[in-house]
Amino acid sequence: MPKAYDHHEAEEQLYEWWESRGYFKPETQARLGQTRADAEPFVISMPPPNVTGALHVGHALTNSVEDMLIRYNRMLGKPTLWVPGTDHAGIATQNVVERKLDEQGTSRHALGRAAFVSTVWDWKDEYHTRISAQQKRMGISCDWSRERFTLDDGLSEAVLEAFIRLYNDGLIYRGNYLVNWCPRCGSAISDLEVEYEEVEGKLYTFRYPLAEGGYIEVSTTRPETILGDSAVAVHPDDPRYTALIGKTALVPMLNREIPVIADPYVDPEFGTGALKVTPGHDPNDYEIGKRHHLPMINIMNNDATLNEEAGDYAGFDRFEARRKLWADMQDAGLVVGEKAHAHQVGHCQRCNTVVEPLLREQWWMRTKELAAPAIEAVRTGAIEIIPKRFERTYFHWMENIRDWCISRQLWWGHRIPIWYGPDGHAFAARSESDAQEQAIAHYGESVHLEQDPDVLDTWFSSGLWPYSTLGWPEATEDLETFYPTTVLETGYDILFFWVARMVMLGMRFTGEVPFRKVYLHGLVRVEDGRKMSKSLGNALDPLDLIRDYGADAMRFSLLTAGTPGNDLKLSPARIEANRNFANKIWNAARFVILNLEDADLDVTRGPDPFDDSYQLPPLAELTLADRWILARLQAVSAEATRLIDNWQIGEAGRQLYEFVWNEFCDWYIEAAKVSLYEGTPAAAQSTRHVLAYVLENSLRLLHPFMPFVTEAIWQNLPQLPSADRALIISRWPQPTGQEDSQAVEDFTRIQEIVHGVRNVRAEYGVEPAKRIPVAIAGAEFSATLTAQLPLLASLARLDAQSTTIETDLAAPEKSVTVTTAGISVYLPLAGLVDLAAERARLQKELDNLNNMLARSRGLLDNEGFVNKAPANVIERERAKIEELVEKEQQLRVRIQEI
RNA sequence: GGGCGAAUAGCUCAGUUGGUUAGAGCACCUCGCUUACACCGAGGGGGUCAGGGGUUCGAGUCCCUUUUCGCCCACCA
Repeated sequence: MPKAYDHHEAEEQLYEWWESRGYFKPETQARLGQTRADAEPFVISMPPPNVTGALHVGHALTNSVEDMLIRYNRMLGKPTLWVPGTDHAGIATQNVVERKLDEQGTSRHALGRAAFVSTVWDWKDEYHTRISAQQKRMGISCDWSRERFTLDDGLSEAVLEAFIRLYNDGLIYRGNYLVNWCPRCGSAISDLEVEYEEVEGKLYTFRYPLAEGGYIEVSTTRPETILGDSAVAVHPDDPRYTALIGKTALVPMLNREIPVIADPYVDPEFGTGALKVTPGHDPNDYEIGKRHHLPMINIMNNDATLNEEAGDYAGFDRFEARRKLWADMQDAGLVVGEKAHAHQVGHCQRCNTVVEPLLREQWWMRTKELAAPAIEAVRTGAIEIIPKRFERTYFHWMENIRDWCISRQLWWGHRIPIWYGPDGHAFAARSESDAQEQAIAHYGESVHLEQDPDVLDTWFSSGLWPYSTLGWPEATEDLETFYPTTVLETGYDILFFWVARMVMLGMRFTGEVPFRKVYLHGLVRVEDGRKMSKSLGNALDPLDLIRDYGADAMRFSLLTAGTPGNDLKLSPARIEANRNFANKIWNAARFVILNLEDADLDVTRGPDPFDDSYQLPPLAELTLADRWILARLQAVSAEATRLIDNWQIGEAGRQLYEFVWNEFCDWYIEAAKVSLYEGTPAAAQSTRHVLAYVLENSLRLLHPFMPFVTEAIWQNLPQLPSADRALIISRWPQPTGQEDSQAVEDFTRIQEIVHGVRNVRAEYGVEPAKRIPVAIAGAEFSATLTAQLPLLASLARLDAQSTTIETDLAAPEKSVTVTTAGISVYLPLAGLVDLAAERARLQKELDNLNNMLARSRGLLDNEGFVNKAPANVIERERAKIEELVEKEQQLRVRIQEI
């Protein structure tokens, strides 16, 4: 094994090996006897990345969390399936390809529909390949044989089935309503795809001329919409305007006659208290228009130029028209003024163009009926959202849900399976010939049919993902075995877009929840807290990170950087630290393996072929350190398991880090050297077993977090796992429940002494290499200390030969004292000791001690505490006082002596 | 206008049924190339846990409130 862990060498090779052995497939698990017959399968549907481009760190986070969960559950012996796939991402992908065409001086319209779609498929192939390669570099253990794409045949079949069922059930309908229109995309978009940003705009105030003379002052933020006005509205109780209700106003520049109406929607306090009503271009006005049966005038073309309804302004872009109309109104003496006005303006999520509300015929999904069971599922706990607070957000959205505009005027996506007859009659069908059959039945003869040119919102197909990927609508074995899935893991930013829709559609089509848990992670941000984005140039590329630090380091960083549902910041420094951690594990393993080489370790494995974990043989001569690390391993593995089961994945990782680095490496390995090099052969052999055992278990515990380095080490372990046993399919350590509090207590005492001596040595500038004699008054611990003298001597660099340990002994002259409860360690540092300074040092310690003592005594003197605190807390406080008192006396005596 | 989150060491963050003297990484200071590791080891400095109030024997943790920052939802022209 080389001195430093080289992730380049290990990672790609291991991944290929895992995959070639079929370890990512539940069938392999079953064939190898790795699953319990009665175990519930553990299933995750991977959120399919968009085929728009390369993966970013957000995907790396998703992958890290899901792979962690998958590997953990695989190690628990559950049949484990992770279904990968990609999303065609309708509007987003169409846009990137259109941008590319634009750079090449052409356009989708020049190509035509068929050629354009074929170009997008080429793009898809290229990026799909790239994405899969990236995912493999991250080490994700998903079942590639089950990989799906939202536009592949099976999923398209699912989309047809879903659409037709909903259509036949009356849950999909067509209608001419106000939609969010993106003039650049040339398509309607759903409410969710509109992003509102505060814009520094203007509030324009002008005079609305009345037919009988005079005028009403009205304000607007979008003067061009004046051309589409159908009324002027005032509040029915507004005394300023009651006389005008029922009069006729004239649309500026057009002189079209419109009524002055009364509607309670108008806020008399805002602006002039009179409102221009444009039902064709504003959602509120649309409602008013419906109430008053006003004409719905559409003044805009699909590209946001004005149409013939706009009179002389036809042909102008909406913003040009705004300027021009306003200037003309100014000339006509209609302008009162304009002032700065910040307001929310909707922008297209995909291209950031200002969205225009306008009337267009679209397909809609009736959602209220679908939402009810989806709300119920979370309410009853059939689905649990983690963290819980997002359930509130979910309920709020679901309870106020509005119908979903599902048609898009795009070419890339699932074409709407509707064919129209010559009279416009619609037939929902799986194919043109099916439609024709229906047409013949309807018309009594074969007719010319036109398929609806639009495609479905991309979220329609991903909304079916958990079961469409398992074969639905066919009753496949996969569907039977692996549905409902277990966990849906994704970022909280797509709770509505995706999660909510999956629940609604899943319950509708399968009658079951699509997943039992929803685990939401936060968004990855850059160190300064800004969003990571390509355009800002601050995005970290996962492949760069993997190249520089290794996939393990990146994954561990992502997993331990934050907490569920909260955004996390990622810095290269942190990843570097975790690269170092991988190296630390590697070197700890190197030490263990080096020391096992010549030893004939008789390793026994569990009798159950299902669990081939290392069975520690009965060991006669376990050292104190051996017992301590075994107790700590036990405690940490129980705690890590508990944390993971409570979704505290990051905390579990951090605890394992601390254990491996601070306890196993910094203390145990150092202690083991004493046993290995100076102990009896039996003790040395015991220590070898313990080293191997703790290493092996640490690798198991860390594997879901750092799969590569742990497997790389595992494959280097001599005589440990049998050659065909990979760590990836080994068992998660089962807590033994065995504690050894005596060992923990005794070893902690040793640590305290070592720490104290090292501190004094550093403070007094004792040469690091110099071995110094000490005198120890060890009270009732003398026997233990005597037994552990070689350990103490090694860790604190004591001169064991010249060290004396007695129950009680007088401090040598000119010595420095290290105290721990009951034990005084005297370091006769002749020539270095300044007694005055030593007295001051000890006095400081004593003062500190007295503070703590006062606090503890205060607690125990408090009746409330003694009566109400739990027994173990009181007991702990009592024990602490005992120790403090002992230490306090030792210190006081010593100070007096000096 | 509602809702949510964050505020803890110079920086980035942990600290989940309230209970030892509040932790880690990075940065900083002092030592040290001791046969696993300088991608390292040993020692050290650094925090009135945003402010105020409350509940409690006990609050970083629970409640109220204020301030600052961020996010989500919402039809005010």
